[in-house]
Amino acid sequence: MLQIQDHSLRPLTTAHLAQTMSLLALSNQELREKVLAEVAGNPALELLEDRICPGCQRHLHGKGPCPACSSHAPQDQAIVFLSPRDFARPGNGRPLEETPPEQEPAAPEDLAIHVLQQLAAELLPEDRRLAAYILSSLDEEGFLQDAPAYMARATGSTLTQVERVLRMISHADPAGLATQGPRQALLVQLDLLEGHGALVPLARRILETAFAELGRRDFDRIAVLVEAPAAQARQAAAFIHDNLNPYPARAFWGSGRQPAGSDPNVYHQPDIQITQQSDGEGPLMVEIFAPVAGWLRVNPLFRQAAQPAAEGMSEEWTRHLERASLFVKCLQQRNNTMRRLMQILVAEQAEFIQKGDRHLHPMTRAKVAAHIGVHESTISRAVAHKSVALPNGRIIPLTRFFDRSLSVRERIKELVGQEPQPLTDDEIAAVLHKEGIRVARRTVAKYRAIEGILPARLRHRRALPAPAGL
DNA sequence: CTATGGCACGGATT
DNA sequence: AATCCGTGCCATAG
Repeated sequence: MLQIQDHSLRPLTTAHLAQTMSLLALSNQELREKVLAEVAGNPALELLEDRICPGCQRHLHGKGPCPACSSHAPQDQAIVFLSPRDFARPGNGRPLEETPPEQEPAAPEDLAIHVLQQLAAELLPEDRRLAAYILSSLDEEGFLQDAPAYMARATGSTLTQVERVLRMISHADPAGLATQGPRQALLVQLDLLEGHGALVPLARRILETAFAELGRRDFDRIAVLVEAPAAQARQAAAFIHDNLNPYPARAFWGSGRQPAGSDPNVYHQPDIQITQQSDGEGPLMVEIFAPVAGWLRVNPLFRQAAQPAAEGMSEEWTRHLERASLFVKCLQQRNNTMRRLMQILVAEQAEFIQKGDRHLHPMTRAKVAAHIGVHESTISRAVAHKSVALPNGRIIPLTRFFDRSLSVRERIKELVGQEPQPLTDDEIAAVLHKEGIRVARRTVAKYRAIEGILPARLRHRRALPAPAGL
């Protein structure tokens, strides 16, 4: 157990507390917008391009961790925290002349920008804002979160306008983007393949009438539903599997370096990154990314100017000033909480981070909250909407650290994968029992379902690894 | 008759 | 207070 006694930053006022809470629940993407909006609307806030490395006090330019410090990172400690690194966003905050060595294969950048560039030509000027709004409101998978009618209202557009733009976006490069879900995404991609094969019509019928069965690979039932010979149905399903992508956004974000196929859970830029020297032993290094490049602070000139002024203007100035310093404190508070959270997580779950899902020790937010000495809801918010990159390169949601059943599910996957003869749920439960995992038979079934593993009876021949879905 | 999936309840978690 | 999760019971498919 790791006790942390850093109480240097505690909530000062209820307003502070409230705002810290709301900031804490934000992902970096969201926080970034919030910060930029705040800076734009508050002259007392100042965003500096340069940063000072907390380690060696030298000036840093643009993005990346301090090159000096990251190489000098202490080797004797189990956990090392690097200075918060910024998002590597091309076109963000106007990079200085001398861009630090960019060895990374150009981070798969903003999906929104990528799409907007394609659409630039055909997009009507009055639709530009709408398109940008839609793209920014997509969820992590690239699907719509809000109904078109809602978006129309939010942007003051007409419904037909929204639908027109949606159609354009969904037919742009990562085809199927900005649709309502995997099914709609697949249908859009199918539209684009019209005429590229006799299977297209049948594939469409499968998506329309037998989508659930497709996920289960229940080909016989599919054949019945679309009223086609089983062989053809199977072919069409294979066609869908080979040529279409139910999660178009994933393909885009993963375009950089993904072990390809190793895991379908590809997220966007992580909020936190954990690295390790050379995949082997060595200290785990944790970086908590900052939402914006540069340093945010209360503009000292503004503060100075506001002091002596006692005139009419001063009221508004002091309001700005208070709001600015409150905001900065809230951000600091957020950073602090995130840092402490990660310290505990990395210390407790080092095995999980290095060796994989099976070594995740069950842990609840409540326990962590108790260790740090904050309210449980604080941890809940801190964990929400964040993603973390592991040394493997896998990017997972931070909430996975609190998945009670992950290790068991992983073990089940393993058992099923290894055993020559299909094990029934009861038998699996028995094996797990012997290993000290007390799980009911019914629960094994549930986990199986989650992992997309077919029931024993249907497992006779080697089935394709189903896409981890519902 | 056995293996599964559905429904629903109670307790834990958030 | 709202949700999520593990389980038991029961109907059903094989």
